[in-house]
Amino acid sequence: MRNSVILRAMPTRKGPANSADLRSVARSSETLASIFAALGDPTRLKLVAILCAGGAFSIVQLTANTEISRQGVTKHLQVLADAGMVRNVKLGRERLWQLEPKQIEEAKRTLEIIGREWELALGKLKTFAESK
Amino acid sequence: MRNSVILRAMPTRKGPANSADLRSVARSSETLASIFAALGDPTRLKLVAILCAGGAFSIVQLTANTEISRQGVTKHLQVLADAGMVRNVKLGRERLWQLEPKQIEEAKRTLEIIGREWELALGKLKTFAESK
DNA sequence: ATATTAAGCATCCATATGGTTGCATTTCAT
DNA sequence: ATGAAATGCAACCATATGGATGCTTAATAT
Repeated sequence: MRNSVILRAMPTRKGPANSADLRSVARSSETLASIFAALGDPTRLKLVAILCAGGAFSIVQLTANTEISRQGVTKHLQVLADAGMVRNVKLGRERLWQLEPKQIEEAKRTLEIIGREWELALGKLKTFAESK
Repeated sequence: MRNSVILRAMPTRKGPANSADLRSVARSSETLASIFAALGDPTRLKLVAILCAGGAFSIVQLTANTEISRQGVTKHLQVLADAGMVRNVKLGRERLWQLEPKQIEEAKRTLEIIGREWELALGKLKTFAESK
């Protein structure tokens, strides 16, 4: 044996991982990545957390909870909107923002799938280490 | 009543949402955001998916599954490593990469929390809409 | 001993991102 | 009618990001 380490190389394989669920995740990897990217900023994460309370908030209200300018918040909201995670309605002179339930549900489902796959991966790693 | 729409403004409130779990998420928002950001790129998502199979792969092997250069892959792996999601071991002339079980487990747990919170938010939205 | 293979290092490039500021526009309250 | 409030629009700026390329170094195989 060339190496007595737990880590060892696997044969090169084309294509993605061999689980159907994981493949379905990979198929929409662009969309999924955009969702993760949307959450990949502290300010945006905070905005989402606030909106998670279930309400509809105006830009000034949301700005009050951050350290940045109103325009900065607007930009972040736009990013979230582009990822389809949030929607808005103009009401008089203010624009109210809330979570987009459908997309959020979709994202949550995907995260669950990934969670399950990770579980699977961890299981394999464990038996791998134990069988050493 | 000023507006007969489902959407309506909530009173401005300082501080984050009022759930203990969600607060705990917000507390580590920097770390959490870095995890999401790490997953927020199609190539990186693909790398993670491959590593989810549970193996340890060299850079050339990982590169074979992407469209970009070896150096590009190296950079992406570094991003994942910075987020603590992946680790590597130098083995002879190659460097093998695999998922970091601890961090992955942590990330998964956080995603579950967010999932639960979203559920909660959706519930509120529903009763909100129905009570109209 | 030497060619080959795997990876590292440094540089460069274009574009995206996160943020600001200043000014215009729309709506509301008095 | 007019001033204040909430946004919108556009430009600007610094830095981060995703990517390539060229050359060097370290291990391996023959």
